[in-house]
Amino acid sequence: MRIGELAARAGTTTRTLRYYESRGLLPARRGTNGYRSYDEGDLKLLRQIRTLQDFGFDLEETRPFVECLRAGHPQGDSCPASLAVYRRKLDELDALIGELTAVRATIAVRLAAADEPPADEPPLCEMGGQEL
Amino acid sequence: MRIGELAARAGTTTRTLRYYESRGLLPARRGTNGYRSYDEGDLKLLRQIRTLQDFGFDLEETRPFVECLRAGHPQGDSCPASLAVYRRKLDELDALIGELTAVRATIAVRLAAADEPPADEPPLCEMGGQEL
DNA sequence: CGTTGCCCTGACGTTGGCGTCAAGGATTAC
DNA sequence: GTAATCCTTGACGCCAACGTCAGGGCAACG
Repeated sequence: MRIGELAARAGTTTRTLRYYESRGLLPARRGTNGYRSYDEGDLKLLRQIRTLQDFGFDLEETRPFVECLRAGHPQGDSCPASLAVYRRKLDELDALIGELTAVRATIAVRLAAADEPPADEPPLCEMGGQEL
Repeated sequence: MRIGELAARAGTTTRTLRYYESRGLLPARRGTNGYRSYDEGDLKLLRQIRTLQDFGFDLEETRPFVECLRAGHPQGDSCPASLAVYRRKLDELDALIGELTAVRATIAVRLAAADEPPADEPPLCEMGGQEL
């Protein structure tokens, strides 16, 4: 399989594959004419990368998963290094979601305060404008 | 007040102020020597910008708030254009938080599945291995 | 009068993950 | 045979919000 077909089968572009190769993530064999040659295993590796990328992983963070697959494991997350990335990502996500939720709440409050300023006298009970 | 003092009082850098000026967001008067000159009002504008930036707003998104203040309103979010940005941001945040939460859940599931694989016999309830 | 410390403009560097040419060689379809 | 497609490498472009020089001016202190 050549680069165009692999790209199409993974729903990506040839540019992306060459980029991954340049990063040492997805090296390719070469045919006699210099064309890159890939097999089904490469497709699996590529799909692993793409899935993680869709999750918001950096390219470098996908490396342990790819190496795990290349080492013969059935799943990219069968290796300790991959699981470590998972855990780190969970922490990052929790932190990020927490920050975003706090910002959301702040904005909601300010919006409510500006949307209904005709409060000459403050109401007795103020509920937070939760809308999530 | 010159650029260095304004930057210090707002907890930012002179480079940042020149950048904002280049974007037309925070223009400055000039002294006879060509030095930029700012007043307390500029500090207020700058603080508005910085606050929104900390919330994750794009620079362009802070413009309505700045113009609102410059128009004489006590708060940057006293104008309709600012409130529209608030609402748009709420929607964006809800969408983003939703996606991140979904990813978080997926990763948590995979991590749990890999952490405890000693399940010789499948549990009664199988959840699909969703691949977002 | 020198030196330190502010200020000026202009311009290139950073980060990630590619997109988009450009100029050419190989393959394939008809 | 030749035109349309594919492939190759190389290199610049993009996006945001600045960081970081480079080279020079103005000001005040001792």
